[in-house]
Amino acid sequence: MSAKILYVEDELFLGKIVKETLEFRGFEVFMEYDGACVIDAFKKYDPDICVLDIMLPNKSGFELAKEIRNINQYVPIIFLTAKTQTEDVVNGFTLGGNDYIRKPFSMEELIVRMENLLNVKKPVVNGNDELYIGRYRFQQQRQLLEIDGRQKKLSHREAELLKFLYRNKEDIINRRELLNHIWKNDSFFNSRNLDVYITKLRGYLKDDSKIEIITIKGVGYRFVM
Amino acid sequence: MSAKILYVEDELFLGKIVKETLEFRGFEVFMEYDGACVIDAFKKYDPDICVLDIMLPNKSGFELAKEIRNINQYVPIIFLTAKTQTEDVVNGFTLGGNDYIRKPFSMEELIVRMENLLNVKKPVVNGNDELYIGRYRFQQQRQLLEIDGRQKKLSHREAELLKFLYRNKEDIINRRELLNHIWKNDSFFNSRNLDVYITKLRGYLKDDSKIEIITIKGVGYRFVM
DNA sequence: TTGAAATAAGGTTAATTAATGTTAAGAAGT
DNA sequence: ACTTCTTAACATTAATTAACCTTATTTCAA
Repeated sequence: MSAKILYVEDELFLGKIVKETLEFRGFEVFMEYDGACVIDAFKKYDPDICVLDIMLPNKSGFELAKEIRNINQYVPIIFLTAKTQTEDVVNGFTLGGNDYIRKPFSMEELIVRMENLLNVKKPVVNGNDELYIGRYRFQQQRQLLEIDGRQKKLSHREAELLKFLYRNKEDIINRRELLNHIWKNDSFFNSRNLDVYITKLRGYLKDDSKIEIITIKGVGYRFVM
Repeated sequence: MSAKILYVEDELFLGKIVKETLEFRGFEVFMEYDGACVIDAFKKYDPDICVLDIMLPNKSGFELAKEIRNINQYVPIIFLTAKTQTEDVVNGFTLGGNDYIRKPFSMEELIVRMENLLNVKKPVVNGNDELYIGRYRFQQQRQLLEIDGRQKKLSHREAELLKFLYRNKEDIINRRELLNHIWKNDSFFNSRNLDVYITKLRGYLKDDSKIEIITIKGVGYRFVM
């Protein structure tokens, strides 16, 4: 699942390097250099994150952010700029930006800040053994799923699948990824096997109607709570 | 309602100034200067956000972050440091930090970055999720379209199309763009497919006569509400 | 210049196909 | 014997393709 980035930069030489580095790291990058074209590009590509230089011909990054926010309130926006005044940082956040990086910046820092924003929805869940899934409680070690005092012990595969869904909740989960993760290969038979296990989990989780495993035909699933 | 801040800083003189400034701005600040006491303080005060200096006696800010994350996955953490190495920034985010500010910093920048994190609509997924389309409500993640209490579950394609129309509402939407966005190519068959899906959506949306998908022959559509 | 045919674009409904859901019967492991 | 996993068979649903219908636009003869 590579993230789509809308990157707006008028220094073409710098832009090219940044774009290539990001692509090398597996991002899908759409680059624009003229502020005037950005909104159309935004609508067209529907990016997962925007990286905007502030000083641009025609429209400033701030203006762009404002217009982007009119279209989409939530897409993360990172400003990139040579200016170092505090005032600018304040400005950037006020306009709905989510981060602000000063030039010159390191690619590592840009990437790590981007990933930070892209992951906002997924807090890392490790140390804790217990998962709270809707009204259910799931003890990972014991593979024990509980609701309203009732308990159901899950099999290993069932538990693995549930954990994987939970870790990727709210996201589209690729069928193939799932198969490779749990069955270690994605042959036809395992694929049908997955269907069977999805049915089982739906059965176990049906007592909280907020929980759904949504099918995305031809792609995979989305686990929502 | 003022936010509670856990601020960990060993340079007492700097700390005092920062603390007072934040308090003047209406925050409730709990300051610690020794890494060893931080976890207790965290449990005691249950802060809304943590601001951690990295170089501390006894325990580094990174270690603290790790321990805090074991207790609470969600509380925002900002690192504060004199170090300027990229490596540190990467480190900070990897450990579950949410922002990273280099010393010397301006109070304005600190405050604005704090507010940014405090405002992160916690459900990036929920806030993001509902679209109000005329009298309809559409839950994007669940692909659920509701009006007058009645519900209709949309398929993935139907939902994608509706979202795209909504994002570009009032505008002319190019047929080709639409096809490329949802079907990833604009072959003849997909083109007829789109017609079918437009018909379906018109069917689902017919209970609010204000909503229209207007055909612009030879070009595309315009979605008005 | 007008207005029927011709044409092309899209609308609608139905049929087809492919993917997934469901249930239950066999294997396999303990 | 028991549970878990796999395979199979049949059911359902979504996505695609096809067929036919409607409407807008163009063309060309009157």
